[in-house]
Amino acid sequence: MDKRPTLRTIAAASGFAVTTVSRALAGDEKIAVDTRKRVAEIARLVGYVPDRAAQRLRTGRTNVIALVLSPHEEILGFRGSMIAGLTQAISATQFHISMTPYDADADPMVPIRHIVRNGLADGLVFSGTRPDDPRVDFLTDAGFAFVAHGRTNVTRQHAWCDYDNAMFADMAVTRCVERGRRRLFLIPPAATRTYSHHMRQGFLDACARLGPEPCLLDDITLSTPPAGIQDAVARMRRSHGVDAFICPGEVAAMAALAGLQDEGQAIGRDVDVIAKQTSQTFDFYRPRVDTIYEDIRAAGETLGQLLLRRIGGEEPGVLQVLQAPVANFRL
Amino acid sequence: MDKRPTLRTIAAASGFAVTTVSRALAGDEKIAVDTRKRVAEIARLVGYVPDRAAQRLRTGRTNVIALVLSPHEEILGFRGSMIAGLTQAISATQFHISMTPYDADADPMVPIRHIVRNGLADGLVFSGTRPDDPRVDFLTDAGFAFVAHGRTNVTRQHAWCDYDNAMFADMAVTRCVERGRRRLFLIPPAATRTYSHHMRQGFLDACARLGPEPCLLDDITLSTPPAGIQDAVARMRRSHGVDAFICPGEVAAMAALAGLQDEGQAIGRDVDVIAKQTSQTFDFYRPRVDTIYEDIRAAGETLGQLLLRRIGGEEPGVLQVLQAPVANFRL
DNA sequence: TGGGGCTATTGTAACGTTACAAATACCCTT
DNA sequence: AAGGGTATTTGTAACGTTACAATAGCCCCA
Repeated sequence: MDKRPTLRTIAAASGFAVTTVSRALAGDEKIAVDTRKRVAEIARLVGYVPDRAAQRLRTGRTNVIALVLSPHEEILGFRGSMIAGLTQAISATQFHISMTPYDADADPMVPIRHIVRNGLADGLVFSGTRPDDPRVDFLTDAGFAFVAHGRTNVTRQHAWCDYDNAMFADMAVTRCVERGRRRLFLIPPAATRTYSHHMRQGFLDACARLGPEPCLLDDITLSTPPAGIQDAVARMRRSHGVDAFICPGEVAAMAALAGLQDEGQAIGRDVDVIAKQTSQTFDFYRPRVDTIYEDIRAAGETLGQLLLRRIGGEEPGVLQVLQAPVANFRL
Repeated sequence: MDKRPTLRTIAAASGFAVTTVSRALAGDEKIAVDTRKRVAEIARLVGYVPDRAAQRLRTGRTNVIALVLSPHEEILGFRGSMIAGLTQAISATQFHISMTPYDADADPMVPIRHIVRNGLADGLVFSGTRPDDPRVDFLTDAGFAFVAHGRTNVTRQHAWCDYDNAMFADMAVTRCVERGRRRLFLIPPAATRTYSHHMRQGFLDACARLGPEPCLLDDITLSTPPAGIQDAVARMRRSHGVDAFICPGEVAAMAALAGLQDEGQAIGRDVDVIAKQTSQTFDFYRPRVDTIYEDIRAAGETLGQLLLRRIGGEEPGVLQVLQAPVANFRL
């Protein structure tokens, strides 16, 4: 394999100095138009591509965006869709996405510190946001660009994209009430996550407003193994007369449905299940159940766009997007 | 923020030359043990971390592994699990994973050329392997380390990890025959993929050996939209008397089940559905159906391990792993 | 005493790029 | 013809690291 062409190669071929070539390729207005054209032409001809390592060493910019996902992501297809969206957002730029290895039981700060300390990226996206997330202050203090998937209670402004989980709960409750349900059970996400509180609050508020009795079980969350969810749901149906179950994930919803069907309950008649849908799965579940979409891919794309703007210097306060739920109810 | 400490910082603090510090940190045997200890101690103290850009520029090694996934991956949770496994494999190394942006309709060679041309990684993993995959020859000629998820018919040896899709089909057919089914329908993956042929062949061979009539429909594959699968399955049941459906993906299986249930067919009695399972989903599907596992996460981990060994110089011929299917049949 | 053969350390240069300050060429004005 | 401005180009140095060749120091033996 021949050695890769460098700026020097072009300089030698064109008669210009290396500096001129560099600036010409960068599109510097101070370089004559003819020169720019000439240099670009030769660069194309010899197949020049800039060496990222050298650029990075010289400029300190990495052209890398780090994606830090929480290890146990309980939403089906979450990681893949998030990456697909993010990829989409940066497809027209020089940026690359780097996945940061995470350790299952580790402190969420570990990968963040690592990235900042080693200067591994120009910005990062993280998920699994917590109410009092330490990453926000750390990154802000470090002057490191980031966008959180989810909100926090931290006083400092920061960039985020979040799904409106309060509205999700509200829509689910409203639907259940329309269908005549009176005792609603919510499987919330893990309490460590901010969105869990939004969802709980939305659930409780909607119940207070519309009348049905809200049920929650402290030890049952979205991250409970499906078998546990299956049991809990069956129990709640049997002994507490719950007649509708709201599930913030597809696996949880299938577990709930299994629990109810194994008890001989007729879905849609004796009892309702309403699920948050993030993949195609539930479009083909039988019996049909009501779902509400969360578009993870779109979230990834938004996160990418916000991060690019943040890296570009925009203030975090204006980089905040709330994603609306979309109902997918059968007629 | 203070400037990051460099080798110079340590050299100044220790009295040794920069070169000595560099070699001491690299664990060079030629450097006195005391010196190594001393240098390591100071490095720890000042919080030294090597600058990857500089290392990369100097050595030409990127410490990056590129993951090139095919744009439309029809397997549920494929991308996420693959990444999780790969991450696991490299967690103890210096390597990072870089996701390469892909364009939905693009030639599979495009991202590969880009990575090789720009020297963006020390090795790569790709999926969506084809029988006569051009990436194999290109990468081999370029001397670029890689592992394919899937086999090829290319004469050249190359590293791969593949799932035994012929055995998957064989196990599925065997199970159907045990249950007294006589007309079996296979939804194969897209014919462009190598594994589609393995699966077809395994299906046809098993049917020839065991007696049932094999059915295939040329225009129905795993990448057909679920609604199309739903229709085709219903039609095959109705007009061709097919009594068992083999589905290589969970979404396809749910579509098939929907098609049959909407026709009023009793799953497990009138007709069987057998699915390849790559997530938790089907453990909670009701009525219960037989599945056969494919562990995508394990595949990702194997791919990572193989790639590390390939980068380390091992011959491709010995870096080939066939993953066995695991039956998950109800009693 | 002079070197041969070790071990441990060092200086120099280079990887490919860009920031910065400086130089050159050219045209216009006085 | 000299001075002043503008447009364009250039040389030098540096980012932080490591490969390579060279040096220094030491012990031992002839």
